[in-house]
Amino acid sequence: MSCSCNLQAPPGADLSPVCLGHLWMFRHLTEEEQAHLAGSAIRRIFPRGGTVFHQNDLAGEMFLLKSGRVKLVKYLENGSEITLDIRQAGDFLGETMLADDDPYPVTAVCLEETLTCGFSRAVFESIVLRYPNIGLQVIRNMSRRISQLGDKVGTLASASIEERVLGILRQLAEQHGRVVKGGRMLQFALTHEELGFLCGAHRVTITRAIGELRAKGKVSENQGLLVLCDG
Amino acid sequence: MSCSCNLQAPPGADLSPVCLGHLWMFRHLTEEEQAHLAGSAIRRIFPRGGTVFHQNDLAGEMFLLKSGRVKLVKYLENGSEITLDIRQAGDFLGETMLADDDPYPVTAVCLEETLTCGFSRAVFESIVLRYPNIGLQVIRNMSRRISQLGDKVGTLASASIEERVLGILRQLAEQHGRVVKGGRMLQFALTHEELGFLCGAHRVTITRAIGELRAKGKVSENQGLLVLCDG
DNA sequence: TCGACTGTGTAGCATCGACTACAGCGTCCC
DNA sequence: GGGACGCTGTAGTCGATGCTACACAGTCGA
Repeated sequence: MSCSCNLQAPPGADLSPVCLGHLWMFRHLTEEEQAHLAGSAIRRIFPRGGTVFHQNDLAGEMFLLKSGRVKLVKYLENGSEITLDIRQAGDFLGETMLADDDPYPVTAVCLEETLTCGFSRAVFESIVLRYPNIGLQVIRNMSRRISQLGDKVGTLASASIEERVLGILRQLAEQHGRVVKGGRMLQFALTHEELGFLCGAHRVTITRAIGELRAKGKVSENQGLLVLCDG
Repeated sequence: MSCSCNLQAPPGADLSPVCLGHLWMFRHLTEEEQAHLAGSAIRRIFPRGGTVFHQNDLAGEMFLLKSGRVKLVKYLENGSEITLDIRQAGDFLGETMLADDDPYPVTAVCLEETLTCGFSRAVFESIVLRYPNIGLQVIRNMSRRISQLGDKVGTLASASIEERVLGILRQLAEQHGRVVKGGRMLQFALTHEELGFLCGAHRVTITRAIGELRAKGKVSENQGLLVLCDG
């Protein structure tokens, strides 16, 4: 499909080749449906470290990630923070704005330069009403998200730190891993501190746990990237 | 609306007066939409302690709770278990079966006698395709669910046990509480052991934490039911 | 080349919570 | 009444993890 993004983008912006038509979510739509969708999107580029939206901002827009990687961070009352999820091209962002007039429950921070297509709630709802198939795709995506969050709750709630780190790494590998000889390799580097935010644990504890897991042959490292070993 | 459940129910079953038309989710549908929905549902009654579906069962059906209360339990590899959520009349059950051919990720256990309307995936999808408005309602519900699960992850990941218990109680009170003088009261009793499963903590630890919270005036008790105090 | 900075690895102490054990209390059923 | 059972509350031990501090390696830029 041809994408209307280049019409909407500011002159001179370097356009990513990835566009709506390539996203898994819209693969099954007809050309007409895709065109309608693309025509309603507002395209935006965020730099590495940029923020797509802040926790407690009024939530009026949802985003499709067309390229890049974004982490969802929750700041807690007691001053600590936790990373809920890392999302990549093809995923939603801000989907919870569909619920009601609540503010965004998390902050979305770009880990790389990131390209988004945004939709206001009204636009999105009109799209779903007109093309119910898109609604079904969204429902499927959200179903999967709910499953994953359930897994995460299970992992965080009742395991030793070592199991916790392993569980989180498994989930990351499933979402962001690539199959290599002997296991799945994460496609981006994570510092122990970031892993700490993902696991709700202290950085030093992560270092120890990773050391243990490495000694047991459950993870290894390759060019600075973690590999989750099979078995 | 008139409900087709009484036609489908086995003779002699005692029918609950609560039916599709009363569920928040379908309040905004037209009569025709409601009738179509009701006509496609398979009605079922489960006794207290009964199981609607088991973790790892092939997931082919989703359910609407028409009355009763159900807890979602996840059994972990290390032998422990955690309660992910408690659902009541008007909520979904098994919504993750929409994602793909994965099995149910949790077990659904009835805390009371429970009445459900079930839909196969195919029926549900055809309903959404025909009545996109139902799809939107489902999306809104799932959005809210995702927000709640995010809160839960935040609560479980990085708080002391006392904060954790308080956080879980807040969430329960929001979903299942009733406003009373001085706070919100849970509408059903929870043993410390069950709270332990909800918080991922030891029963004894829960007893201590509740004691602390009571001493600080953050919770109190009324006829065996917990009251979350204001402020 | 040097310093600043960031990330990893190690050590030791303090604390929290898991676990076991047991007592007390109420309810239910015989 | 009495016994069985389930739930709450208390005590004490032990191990896991949080936290602070510091050393070392790698990278980047001046």
